[in-house]
Amino acid sequence: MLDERKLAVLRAIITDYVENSEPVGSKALVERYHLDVSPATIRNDMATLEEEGYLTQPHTSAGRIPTDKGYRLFVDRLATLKPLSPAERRAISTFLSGAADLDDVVTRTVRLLAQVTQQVAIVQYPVVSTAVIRHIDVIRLHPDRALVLLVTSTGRITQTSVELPVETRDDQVEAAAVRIAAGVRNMTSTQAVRALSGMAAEEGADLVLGIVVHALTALLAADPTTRVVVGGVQNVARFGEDFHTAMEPVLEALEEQVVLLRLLGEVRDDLTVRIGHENEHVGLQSTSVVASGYGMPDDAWATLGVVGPTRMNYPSTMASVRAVARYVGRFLAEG
Amino acid sequence: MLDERKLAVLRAIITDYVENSEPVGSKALVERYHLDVSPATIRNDMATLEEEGYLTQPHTSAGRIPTDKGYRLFVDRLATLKPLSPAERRAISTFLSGAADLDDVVTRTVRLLAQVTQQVAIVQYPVVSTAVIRHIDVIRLHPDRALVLLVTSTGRITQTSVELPVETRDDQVEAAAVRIAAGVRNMTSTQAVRALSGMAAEEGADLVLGIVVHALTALLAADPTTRVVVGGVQNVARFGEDFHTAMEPVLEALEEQVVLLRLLGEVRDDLTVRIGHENEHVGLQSTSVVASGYGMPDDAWATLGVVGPTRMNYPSTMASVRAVARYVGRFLAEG
DNA sequence: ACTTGGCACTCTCTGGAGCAGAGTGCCAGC
DNA sequence: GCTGGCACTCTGCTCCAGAGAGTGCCAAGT
Repeated sequence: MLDERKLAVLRAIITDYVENSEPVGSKALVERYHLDVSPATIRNDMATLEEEGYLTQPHTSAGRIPTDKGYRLFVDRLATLKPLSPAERRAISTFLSGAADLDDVVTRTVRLLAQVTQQVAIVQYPVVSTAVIRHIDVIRLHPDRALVLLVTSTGRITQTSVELPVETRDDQVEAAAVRIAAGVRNMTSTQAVRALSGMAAEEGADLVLGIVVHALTALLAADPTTRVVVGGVQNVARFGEDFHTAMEPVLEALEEQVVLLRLLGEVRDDLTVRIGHENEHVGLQSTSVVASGYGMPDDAWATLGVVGPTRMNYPSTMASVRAVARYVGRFLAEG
Repeated sequence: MLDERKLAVLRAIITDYVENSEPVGSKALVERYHLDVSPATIRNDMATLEEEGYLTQPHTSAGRIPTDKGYRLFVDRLATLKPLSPAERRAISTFLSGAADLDDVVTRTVRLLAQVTQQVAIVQYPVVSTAVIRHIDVIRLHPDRALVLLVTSTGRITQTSVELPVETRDDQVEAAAVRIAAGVRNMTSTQAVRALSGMAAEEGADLVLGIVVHALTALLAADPTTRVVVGGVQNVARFGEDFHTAMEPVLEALEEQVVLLRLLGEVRDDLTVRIGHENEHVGLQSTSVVASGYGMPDDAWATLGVVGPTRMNYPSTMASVRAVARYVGRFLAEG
């Protein structure tokens, strides 16, 4: 069905269309990509490719443009990642060096990614599954409110506020905090949840202890719904002229943490590309998502990626995303 | 120079232009706003208004559109805030009720504001100047790294990580934390900075103490550069057809915390409007900013506002921003 | 069985002409 | 100081024609 040459034609069309954003015709194709056959031959190939659903024409007697399926084939079988230039490599490593804490790493990464790909970058905070509990605190803010604080070995802080009976004495709070802290220190979150449930049932457990245990359990159980940070939103303005209509839903989607988490949540592989309608979220069906996991498996594993127009330069975007993911992973492993 | 009728004409032109986004001519104006004079008279008035710089024409023999100066006059002298509908009031109060902590309040507020104004909302975290220090913690994460944590009475948590000599013993860290905590508890940030500087110079101050004191001082001194949260970015897509060119710089500006802080930093009054070129940031000179302080003076004071097209409905936007600011302020005062 | 050149056909795009409509500026008169 | 009238200007729409790019198909060549 699809011989070598037809694939070459598809590759050439995609390359050309990505570069010029204009439908590609048979004659121009032969000229620009010295395929050693006549335009008529190419036309036949194009007709086949269109029949198979890899190409489409905006209107009769216009050139062809790739369909989502065409891009898919391209990404799966035709694209060779474009290696990064030394300048880009340098930019990546200097951009990251000097990052102080996890927040800083994530912030820098999202900027970096947006800059090198000229698209919208999204970076998920690492989910640290082997992180252990380093610290627990209960801080009384008002007579009837306290802050429950949880710090893990990776420096991630989560908190929640609880209501206390006004008559609670400070030493009760203190005692509860000390007791719980001793009970769960250096445990992983799953271990800790078990320990906490035991603690609440124990002898001598008072109301305050119960309240705090409850709050902590909630904090721990809460999906490691790690936040997602977005950057380079200004780049949607550059996605293309024809993109203006589809812009609003995209911006909307980018603001929804839930959408972004789901988007990144499905990424498991080294490098995942989701093209146009392959995206579940309707607002993003005119975009493509290139994402990759980063960090260390089972340690600080998370996902990052970019959102761009379907008509994007896949080889270069994919290479950039992968490179950034690797650099950041290495950086996290060292720090 | 500007008699009653000329002002009425300006008001009518702005009203009409805001509604229809089209240059408005003398005839249409007389018809739609039953000004009891002839179009010719209006034309004379328009000519005067244009001479004075309140109006301009996109091209000869087209209708007039307001200039930034025209909007300014309108906002200062002609606009009467449009009272909110009961539905809107209800929306505001239900939207906020049920907010758990400060984070939640801010997140909800930004969504709310974006929704009621259909523009881009920005909300600054309250700067709590009378907040006192409630808690300090030093948590060792690795042999050579520790997390320094600062919690204020308002529940704001700031943190930084410090490097420790590997040979530091845990009890040294503990001792430093306890000593510092005792020394600064219930102090405002300015008091604390003074106390800390004394502490470092004291007898018996060791290296670890010095490191922690240094980190804390930095945390405290750091401008209460409270974060700014942005929402409703998708609304820029609706700012108008002609806006597309100016969109990228706007999106860019909205991503820069520094820009936003400066933008909101200049707001001191109850309600501030900054129109077009009145904005310092060039990227925002095709937009108007309506902002207001909220919270309690000298307690949890901060700023919120919206960014919209110059051609916005000022009376309604201003009313909405003020209403939201007041509701949130009241909500904070209660909680 | 592919490939190719040729040919008729389709569709968009561009530019110019013509015309209607909206709006202006100015002036003389009330 | 307001008004009606008038000439003028500019945009926007429509129509038309021609150029250009591209296609599909067919018959002939290798």
